[in-house]
Amino acid sequence: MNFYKRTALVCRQIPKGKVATYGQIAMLCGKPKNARQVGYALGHNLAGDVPAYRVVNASGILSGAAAFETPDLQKQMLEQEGIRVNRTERGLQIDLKRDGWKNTMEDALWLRNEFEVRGI
DNA sequence: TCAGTGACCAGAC
DNA sequence: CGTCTGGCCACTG
Repeated sequence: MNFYKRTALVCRQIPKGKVATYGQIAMLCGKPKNARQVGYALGHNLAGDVPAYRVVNASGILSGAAAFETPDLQKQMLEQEGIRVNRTERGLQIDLKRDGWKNTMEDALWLRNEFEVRGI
């Protein structure tokens, strides 16, 4: 499906050492209200081969950590890239101020062009 | 057709 | 900071 292909393309643009939120990805896909579908796509591997570990919810919490092979896998992958992961009562959390991906208008325009070129 | 579900979110307080 | 609420929408049985 179109939306999921876009999800994959956007996820692959998340820079190493940064994390993006579900809403942010949905936004870049042109469907700002589909944050849940992004989570659905990643959870069911509908988005294909993408760095899903770089995606967290709007609070910076690794809400999908349980879906990885081992409970700590997502945390380890992120720390390996220099991202700080804190343990809180709510779960593993990231400081989005520090490690969040700040997309620029350039990023958005580039993506829009990629969608057009690939017809997705 | 329809209700239930989910790796969600913004707003109100 | 924190909790609660209503909204969101593709997918599924």
